[in-house]
Amino acid sequence: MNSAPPHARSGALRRLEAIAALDDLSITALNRAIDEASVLSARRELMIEGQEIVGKRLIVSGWAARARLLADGRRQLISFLIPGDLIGNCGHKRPLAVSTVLALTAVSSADLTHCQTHALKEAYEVSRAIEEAHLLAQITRLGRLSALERLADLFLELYERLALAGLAADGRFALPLTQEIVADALGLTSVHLSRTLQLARRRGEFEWRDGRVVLHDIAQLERMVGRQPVRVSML
Amino acid sequence: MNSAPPHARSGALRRLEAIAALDDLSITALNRAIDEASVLSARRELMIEGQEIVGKRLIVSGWAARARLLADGRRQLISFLIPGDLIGNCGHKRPLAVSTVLALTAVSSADLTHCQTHALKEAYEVSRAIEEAHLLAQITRLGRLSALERLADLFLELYERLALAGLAADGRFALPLTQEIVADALGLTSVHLSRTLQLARRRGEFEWRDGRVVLHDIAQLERMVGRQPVRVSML
DNA sequence: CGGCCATTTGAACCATTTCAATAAACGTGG
DNA sequence: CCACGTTTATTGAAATGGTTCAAATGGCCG
Repeated sequence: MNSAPPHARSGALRRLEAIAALDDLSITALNRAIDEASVLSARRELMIEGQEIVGKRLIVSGWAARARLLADGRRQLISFLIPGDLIGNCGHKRPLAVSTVLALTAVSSADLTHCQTHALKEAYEVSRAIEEAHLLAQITRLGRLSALERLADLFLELYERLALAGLAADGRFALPLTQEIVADALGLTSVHLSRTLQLARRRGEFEWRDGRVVLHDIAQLERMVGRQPVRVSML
Repeated sequence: MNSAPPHARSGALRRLEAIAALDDLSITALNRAIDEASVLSARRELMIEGQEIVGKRLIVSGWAARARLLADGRRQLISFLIPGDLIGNCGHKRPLAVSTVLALTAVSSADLTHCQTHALKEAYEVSRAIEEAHLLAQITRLGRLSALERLADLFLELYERLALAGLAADGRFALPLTQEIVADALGLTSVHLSRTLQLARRRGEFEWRDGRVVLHDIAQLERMVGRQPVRVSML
């Protein structure tokens, strides 16, 4: 029991349904695209900075990240990509990638070239706005929050996003990444991230162990970092 | 002599012409909008986080910033807005502002509601892509660069952007902001920004005094921070 | 069992912050 | 045009948060 049926409604589809009203035609098109998703293993690149963007893709499962690599080996992860997130979601002609997209786990992604219904175009636009809001959140984290606050704020954001795709509930979610990866996103060293994690655990605020995050009191954490849920539209 | 003619080609117009090929119709429409630009004095808000976005506006002159305010008084400036930049440039229905936009000097801005030619729509899309690239640059600055590198990188970005609008040349541009404002953008204290500025001056790399920035060797600065110019399209 | 990678720990070090005091520049009204 | 209060920039000294480097520990996979 509890084994997923072969065509379980994917988290990616759930997220898109949550951010825009999709008609049957759109859902059919999406399901067809998702059925033909291709898999890329961890550490492979889905897109490379400076290269031309071929088309929109949808993350169907797994974790990826947008990254900027510096000449001297430092790297900054811009944002995490989870099921339901889009890659190459641009609006102009012959776009160039401004960041590299890196698979952090095995990632399956679907080509959205043939998913261009009216409803889906609206979903893409909303997704873009949400993504922008997350970039602003990342800037604020890096610029003005302490290590503990950064981590709490990131976990709250991931929780909110994963919940949209049905991949988080009850203050818990799977986070199949290394500390070093999260450190690269938060502008910290992995050493300090490790210590910060222990601090959070000792304080009883949240923990991350064995690939699972538990947030003990979401409302209180939100207060602590002054966080409010992301909203990009009146609707 | 040297007094600007009443209808000098504005920096804002110059930037839009630089990022997309504009036909006469578009330019006429823009000029009409710019002629009717309205002025807001420093410290006033052009847009408030969480409120509905009314329509696109174009910064015609002056400096503004997108900002996030934290509950405890900390604030993070997300990005600077200069002539030719857009506000409220969204693609979906009933959008909400995800950041406050604050006038840093007196700012004049034009309503673009009636500027919807094909060429202008393309310009808006390209502008959006450029803005996103700048957000990524800001994330990298805050996450992985030292104070001196952050400052150099920001000045290089501003130089590049101002040059597009014809407002910078020869490694020099006007920067009519306080140190505290720039510190809030760079995630530093104004005290440390002041010290960093002195370091840069002593090293002969760049200086900012009396509202004017001078970059002494752009190519060398770019090497120092590992910076490459922003490109978002093959065209 | 052995090797590899991720995590933890400790100690020294450094970049940046904090707080407080001073100096300079600015605008405003008399 | 000067005197005023206010904002902005600078300086110093001490405290802090985060980094660095190196070594130890623990899991996991072959």
